[in-house]
Amino acid sequence: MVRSMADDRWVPPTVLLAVDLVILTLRNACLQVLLVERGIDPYQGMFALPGGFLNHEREDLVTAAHRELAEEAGLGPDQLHLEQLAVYGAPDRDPRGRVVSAAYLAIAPRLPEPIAGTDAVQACWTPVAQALSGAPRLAFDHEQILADGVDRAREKLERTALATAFCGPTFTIAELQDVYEIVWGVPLDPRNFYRKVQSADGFIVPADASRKTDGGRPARLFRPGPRTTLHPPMPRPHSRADKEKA
Amino acid sequence: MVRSMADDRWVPPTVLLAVDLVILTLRNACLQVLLVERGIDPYQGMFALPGGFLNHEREDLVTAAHRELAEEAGLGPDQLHLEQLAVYGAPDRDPRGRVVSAAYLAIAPRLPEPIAGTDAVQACWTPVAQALSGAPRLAFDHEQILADGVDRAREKLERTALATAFCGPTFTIAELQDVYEIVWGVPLDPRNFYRKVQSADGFIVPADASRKTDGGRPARLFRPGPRTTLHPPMPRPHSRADKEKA
DNA sequence: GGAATAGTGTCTGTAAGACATTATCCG
DNA sequence: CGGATAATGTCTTACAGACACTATTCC
Repeated sequence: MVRSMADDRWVPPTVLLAVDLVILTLRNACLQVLLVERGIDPYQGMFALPGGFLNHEREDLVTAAHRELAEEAGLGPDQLHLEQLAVYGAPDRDPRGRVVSAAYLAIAPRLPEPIAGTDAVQACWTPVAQALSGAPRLAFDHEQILADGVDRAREKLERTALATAFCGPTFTIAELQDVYEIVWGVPLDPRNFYRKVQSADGFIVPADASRKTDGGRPARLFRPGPRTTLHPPMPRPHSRADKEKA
Repeated sequence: MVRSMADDRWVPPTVLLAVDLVILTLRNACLQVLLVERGIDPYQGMFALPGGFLNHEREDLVTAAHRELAEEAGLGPDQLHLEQLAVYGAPDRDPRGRVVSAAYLAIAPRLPEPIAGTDAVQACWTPVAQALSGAPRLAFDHEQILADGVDRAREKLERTALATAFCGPTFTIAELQDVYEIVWGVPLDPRNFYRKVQSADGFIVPADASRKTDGGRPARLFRPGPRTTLHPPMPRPHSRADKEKA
């Protein structure tokens, strides 16, 4: 582990460890990510993913992620999916010095409008498509991190029950379908979708006190079931772009 | 990013950054991982994944991974798959202090027997099944890292062309099937496997100077094709264990 | 009844699972 | 020839894609 070199007292370099968050949610039929406006240099005034350094020497990474989630987005650990995304450690990714960032992906259900960061910073939901096309250019390598996070979410929709994390405690099948359609950016057939989710035992379970209105026939309500993985996966139509790459 | 607290001069804690490698290969019809015997404390004499601290302040993470790959396994960057696995940062994972480890997954083709670590440390291939069942108990949280690495490899075989990374520059279809069977630990039907890989355009391409012998009809040789992802994926039989969990 | 949305059914093509047969090498 | 391994073919079943219909609410 430690190199046995000429200099016996060689000590490895230390780095600053940050935790950055890709927090995704659905708003206005649109996949959105939470961005904060940076109040200090570097990149002052630009937008960035919420995040920050470890608070103290003994803070766990996931703990730090949850802390930032609370501080900057007001989101508690319940009713929220959180998973590690990747580490970003390019030597020049932060002008202040060697900062390595552990990125986490969080999926939040639809929330009451105003996300007030308790940290007195500007936090606002931004459509992912906008952020990725450089509309507000993001600080650091956060555009890359965001892209990776969205990719991960798209992939996990196929093989896991992650979609329910975008919904509230109960939801209709149409709402669940919206999740897939919006995150993937493709239309799905309601009948086939229906058949699929119903035949995947344990994916969603009926919330028996079921009802909800919209002008038409009331839809049954469901809650997330015990199943976390989907076999076979939810079929994902391939966009032309994907096919060109393949 | 930086917290605006009472103490204006608060500085974030620093950590030591290590890079650890899960290097997988196929030997003796068995999935094996490269382990090194630790020469110093902590965990002196125990086995661990190859790895080490960053060499200097400006070393990139992937660069460090490649360096360790060369130093401890004698593996160059060619003919080798390398991808990031995850970060491990539990505060007490290293008794020396706060050490955060970026784990990388490497897939090596079958190699001529002796892997001589140039670093004068004992490096030896060990069957993954053994290492995971605690036969040689691994140092730190390396058992977890190894498990995650194997999981990742298993998953990626389904949806990507990763399997070819286990093979040499050219290979037969039977050899490719071996990869799947050994890594997944399940038998596959040769005919169906044949049909599948042949119908996946660009997965493997014939290496026209084709031949190889074994006592039977010579098999055609193939090289990895341009395609990196498999649509639809290679079907993976589910073991009973998987079904119980689902 | 009409508009609107929810839920169900049917047909068809594609691809996976199971299994038999032919082809090409060695001795 | 026989033994061995490679390559190809056929039948059946599961499931996705496409599309038509019935059901329940509000007006």
